[in-house]
Amino acid sequence: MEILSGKWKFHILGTLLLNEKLRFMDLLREVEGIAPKMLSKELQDMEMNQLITRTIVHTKPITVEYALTEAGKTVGPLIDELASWGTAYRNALFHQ
Amino acid sequence: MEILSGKWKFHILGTLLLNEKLRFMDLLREVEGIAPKMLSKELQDMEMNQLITRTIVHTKPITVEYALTEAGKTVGPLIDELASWGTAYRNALFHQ
DNA sequence: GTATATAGTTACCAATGGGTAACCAGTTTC
DNA sequence: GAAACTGGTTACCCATTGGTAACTATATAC
Repeated sequence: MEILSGKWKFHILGTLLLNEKLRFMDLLREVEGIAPKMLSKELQDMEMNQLITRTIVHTKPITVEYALTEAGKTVGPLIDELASWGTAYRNALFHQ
Repeated sequence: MEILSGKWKFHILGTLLLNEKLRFMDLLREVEGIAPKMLSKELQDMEMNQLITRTIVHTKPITVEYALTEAGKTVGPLIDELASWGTAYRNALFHQ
């Protein structure tokens, strides 16, 4: 649970699930509202936990690509199940 | 996700999944390490979110019984899936 | 040489989360 | 009448989380 803790991790992982490879600035734009400091920190966290990879591309200017590892991709189903539990939970409350 | 946030909710829910009905002092003893303040606060949270019920029993001395609602019981499978993701994740890292 | 792009880092601040310890009020037992 | 049970509440404190804003450094285009 600690591995997935924090306000932004699910959002970042979800974005990477949809896009395969993204650069830092891409993520900054796609993950709405995140500050560069937080994005940097969360990416470092997830790289340490081997959910994502960070590869420097020696273009000019230099770019950095972030992508999910195989372990990272397994989070996909988990996000789906959490989401479907959430909607089921709301429906259960609504229909009681 | 906010509904299940906090250090103790999964632990309390897990304990209630195993026991059906528990009193405040029972939970304080079974949820290892929790302080009465935190238990009280988490129970209030979950009662508000209709995951558990709180029923006063007019014994002497008075006791209070906490139990899962139907909505609360649906958290069971979710806990299982989070747990199995966790072990699968650890195995994936170990065997790489 | 000025603006803009790349990918971050740094300093500072506020709110939240969670912990400890003590306390309260009623009731029963010794 | 003192202790121990019931179910909490209160006051205080610290660490972590997350936010804002500014800054760094390199390189390209204009």
